[in-house]
Amino acid sequence: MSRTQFTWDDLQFFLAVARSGQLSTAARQLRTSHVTVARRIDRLEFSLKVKLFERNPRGYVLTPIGHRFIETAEKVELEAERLQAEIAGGALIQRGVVRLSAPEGFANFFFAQILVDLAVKHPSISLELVTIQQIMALSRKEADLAVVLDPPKAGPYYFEPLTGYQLAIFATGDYLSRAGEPQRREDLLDHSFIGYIQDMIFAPGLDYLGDIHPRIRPSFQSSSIFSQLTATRNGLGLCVLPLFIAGQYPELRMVLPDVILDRQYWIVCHHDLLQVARVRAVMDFLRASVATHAQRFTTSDAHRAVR
Amino acid sequence: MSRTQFTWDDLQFFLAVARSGQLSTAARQLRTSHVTVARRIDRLEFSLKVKLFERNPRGYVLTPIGHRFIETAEKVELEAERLQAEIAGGALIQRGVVRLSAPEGFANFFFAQILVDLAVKHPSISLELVTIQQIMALSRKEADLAVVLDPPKAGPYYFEPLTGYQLAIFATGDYLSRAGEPQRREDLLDHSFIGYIQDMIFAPGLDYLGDIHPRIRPSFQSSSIFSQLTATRNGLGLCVLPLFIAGQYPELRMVLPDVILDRQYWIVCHHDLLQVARVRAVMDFLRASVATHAQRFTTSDAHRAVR
DNA sequence: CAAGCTCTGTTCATTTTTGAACAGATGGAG
DNA sequence: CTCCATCTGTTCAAAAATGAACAGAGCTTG
Repeated sequence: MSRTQFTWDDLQFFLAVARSGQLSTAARQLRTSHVTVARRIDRLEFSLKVKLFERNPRGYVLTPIGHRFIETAEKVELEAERLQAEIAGGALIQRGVVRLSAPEGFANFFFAQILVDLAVKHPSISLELVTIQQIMALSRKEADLAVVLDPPKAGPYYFEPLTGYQLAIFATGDYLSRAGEPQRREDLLDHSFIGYIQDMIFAPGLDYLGDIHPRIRPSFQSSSIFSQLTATRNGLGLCVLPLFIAGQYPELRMVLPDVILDRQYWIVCHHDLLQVARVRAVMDFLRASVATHAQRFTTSDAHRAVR
Repeated sequence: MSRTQFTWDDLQFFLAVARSGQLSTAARQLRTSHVTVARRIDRLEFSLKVKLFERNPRGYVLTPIGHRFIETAEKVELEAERLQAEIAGGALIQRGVVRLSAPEGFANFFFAQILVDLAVKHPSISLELVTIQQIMALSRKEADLAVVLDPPKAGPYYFEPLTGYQLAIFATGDYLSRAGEPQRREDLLDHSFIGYIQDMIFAPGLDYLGDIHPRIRPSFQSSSIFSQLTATRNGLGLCVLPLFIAGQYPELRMVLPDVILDRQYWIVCHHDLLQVARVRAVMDFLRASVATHAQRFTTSDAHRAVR
């Protein structure tokens, strides 16, 4: 762990000046002197070896680099504000809702469809469903309950396996009749592939193209499994999709049926929440629902699986 | 803009102590004295009025609140590191792809469907589609081109209107025959409503339930329009949906046809990228595609629109 | 058991940061 | 054109932060 080379707090000063364009306005907002604001900007620029503002007698004008800086600095600000909101929010507020976060596929293609059953079984529970896409990792504390691909390594969490699921390569019959049916993995290299944005894969479990063949390069990349599905259904090419999603679209055909990837969903929640009846109710509901629909997640003839 | 009430820089000290469990170890890592570290922790605790650590003679032990603090503090750290990487990384790298970001509805229900046309027309362009959900605001610098609901107020950006679109209230006939057909806005309060997660609405343009009636409270909330759509299609209740999405599902019926919300998509890119041919090509393609499909976005009898 | 090491906490001196006062430049109003 | 208000920049004093030295507690090793 090495300390970053600038004072994080100086970002507050940067943002205030960037927004107002003036030292004195920023100083009033920050309830400090304009001299302090100027010094903080100077220090930030010196630390980072960049010029963030052009100075003129009537104010500070952002440089192009300064412009680029704003959005990331605002992210820091947002997180700092979240920290405070979290403290102000106090302990776990007893709400009438359960917030469940889950990967996009599971949330949108399974859970959203069984939601009516939950509403019938537990009419007093108000559910907030947070869909997790490729490029984001929602903090676990922002959801009461999470379905994840990658359970926590440490921390005060309870976690258990929810269900295994499998993925395979799919395409439309239309695409295959045009482009030819692959017979071996090597054939895949001659095909148009659809996948996640390769340099934005942070979540373990989603970087599966390399498991199939090290040289697959998707020509269409999307952060959303639904975009990938839609592109596949429109005949753009081959795509690795979970069985429980592809199985809902009869026009999709499995390619190379021996290429099966295995993954696992886990339920995670904070230990403290195990005492909360509605959270347990949603957990029980999840367990029961995937058990009821188990055949959607894996093939019955699961030979030769690729991890 | 009010300054947050604690020194952001103290978060670095918090993280160092949280990770090592010891003042002296943290101090060595931070290249400062342990007294300074202790003082910074004390100041943070005082500012926020929380106790983050229990002190004992052999080290600092995180409190439950302290544990919760780590993940958000780590996000601040990550963003600060990104700031530095950004400075170190320098200018725009020339790549063979165009990365387009767009709101979930537009990306998944319109663009993904016309993607084959782009591939045919511009086979050398490799597209990365980043779908923007409710709870995230992807930095503009992370996409070459963006479709947004809210154009930038300032900065070196080029932006132009792409298309207007309308939203209306929808439900399945099945739901309506069970729950009754609303005749006036007041009737909506007696219905089950589906919408975005109210306390996670950061993006302007998505907080439209209040425009329809100030007292609508959704009983199912999701960060994904697709989840909302799926829940609606499964008969869970009423939902405000864009016409170009709902129009693809014949089982969805418009409720209170005079309640029409107008919104506008914009194309945004950095000025510098206007010189890049493949970016311009994707922009041209977008313009042409929405023009070709214009009737999907608005009703032809657009009377009494609510802004 | 004693000695040595490492931990946190306290005190005081030193260094750094901040703010008050002042100065010069610029723009707008009369 | 003059006057006033507001802007940024400079200087010096006051306040805050940091570090060095020391002390007490606890643990490990011989």
